[in-house]
Amino acid sequence: MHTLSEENYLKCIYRLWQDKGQKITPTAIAESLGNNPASVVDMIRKLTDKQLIAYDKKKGVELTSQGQKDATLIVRRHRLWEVFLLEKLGYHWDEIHDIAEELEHIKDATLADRLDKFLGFPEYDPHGDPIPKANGKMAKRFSTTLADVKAGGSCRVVAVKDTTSQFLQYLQKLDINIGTNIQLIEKIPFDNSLVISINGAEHKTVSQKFGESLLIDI
Amino acid sequence: MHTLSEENYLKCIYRLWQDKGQKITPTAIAESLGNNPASVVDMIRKLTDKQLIAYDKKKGVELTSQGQKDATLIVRRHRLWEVFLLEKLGYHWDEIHDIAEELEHIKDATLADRLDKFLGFPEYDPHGDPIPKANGKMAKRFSTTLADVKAGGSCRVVAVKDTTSQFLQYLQKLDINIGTNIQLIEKIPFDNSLVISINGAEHKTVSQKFGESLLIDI
DNA sequence: AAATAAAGTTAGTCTTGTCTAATTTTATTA
DNA sequence: TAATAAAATTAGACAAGACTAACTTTATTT
Repeated sequence: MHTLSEENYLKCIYRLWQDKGQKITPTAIAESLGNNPASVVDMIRKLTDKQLIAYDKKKGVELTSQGQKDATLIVRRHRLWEVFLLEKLGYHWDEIHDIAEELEHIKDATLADRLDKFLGFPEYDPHGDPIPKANGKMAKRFSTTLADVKAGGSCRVVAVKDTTSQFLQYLQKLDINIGTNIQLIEKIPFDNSLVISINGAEHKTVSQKFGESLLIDI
Repeated sequence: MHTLSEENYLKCIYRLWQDKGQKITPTAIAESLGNNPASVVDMIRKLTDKQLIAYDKKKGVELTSQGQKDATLIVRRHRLWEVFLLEKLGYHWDEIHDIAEELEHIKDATLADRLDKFLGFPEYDPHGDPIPKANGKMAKRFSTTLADVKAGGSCRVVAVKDTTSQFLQYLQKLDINIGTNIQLIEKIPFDNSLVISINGAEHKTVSQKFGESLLIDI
């Protein structure tokens, strides 16, 4: 299989490809990984030799079908482990990413499928990203946010859009978790602030930015 | 923390120390890891600098108290993951070791403790080895084997002493797992073969060597 | 279109962890 | 105890994956 570095590059390229569908340049990869562009050029050569990517100055970096397959599997493992860490081991949202970043590289042919089954074949990870199925297919990303809810409506938190620890710790403080019910009491027209009630508790006000970062199911 | 290699050396030294309590030489470590003695000498220097071991030509390699602590934690993680893989993901005995070998290096301050709790604080791993507690303490290894059972007696399989895939696959074939009940029907004096009944099924004959490899609880 | 800025690339270096080959030290045996 | 074998060590090399510095190519701006 691939080395740890190779897998990280693959995953990065996959993410850039999903995010924007734009041309993927060595510089973009370097920035995304926090590496030097020169190092990226080395790895591009290596991954090209392994037929996982194709690189053309005009088109930028593209994943081959094998590269897509391999990258999808890494993402699948990452997101499954995130579910495991949150649901089974009781970690908080802001702690799971880094650990899953390590766990995703554990190599075993049946591990992902067994974990998937053990977790009850979850569709989404705690960040609202769909978990690729064993065949590589996956659902669409959650897209409705708290900011889309109409005043008077209520909803259930399913995931977060922003995964910075600042946001996740703020959620912690507000006692908002996956499954938490939120009622939208009022929208302040001035700045689109949201007055909400968390699990029926007292009213609190949060910003528009906050509302747009919380993925919900109505 | 430590690199993957450092951790593997630590674990190896810990194992050699537990196994025999004899002088641990560079050559012994090299053989155990399948490495070149020259490489071992390099790593001995590195671990000595990190104050994890002490090396004296007369006394051989010894773990410092910090080294013992760190090694114990790695062993704890390894054994806990083995329990997880077997009990939760349905792997077989002969598959879990190699995967746990990777999982044991996942670095997170609370992971082992959370996993321990999730698994219900198991005392032993599927190979009968005691799982070190968070404080470093651990129970004694299981020591009664099927060969110690008297004719007419019955027992419950708790672990295996031999972890070669040949043995583990043989168990598989005989449908023997952890918790399986075995009655000892007869001991053949000629070669100490054992006539047994597995979960009350028809009689089967196994060798003395087999009996000595199966750890049981009476 | 020339000047300048940005992106991409090459060459060479460093660290980690391994190796081989050669040498030194320690143990064993005739 | 001298000769020989085994173990330990040193020196030097190599691959992976990162880096810096310098150079080239491509884009942008005036």
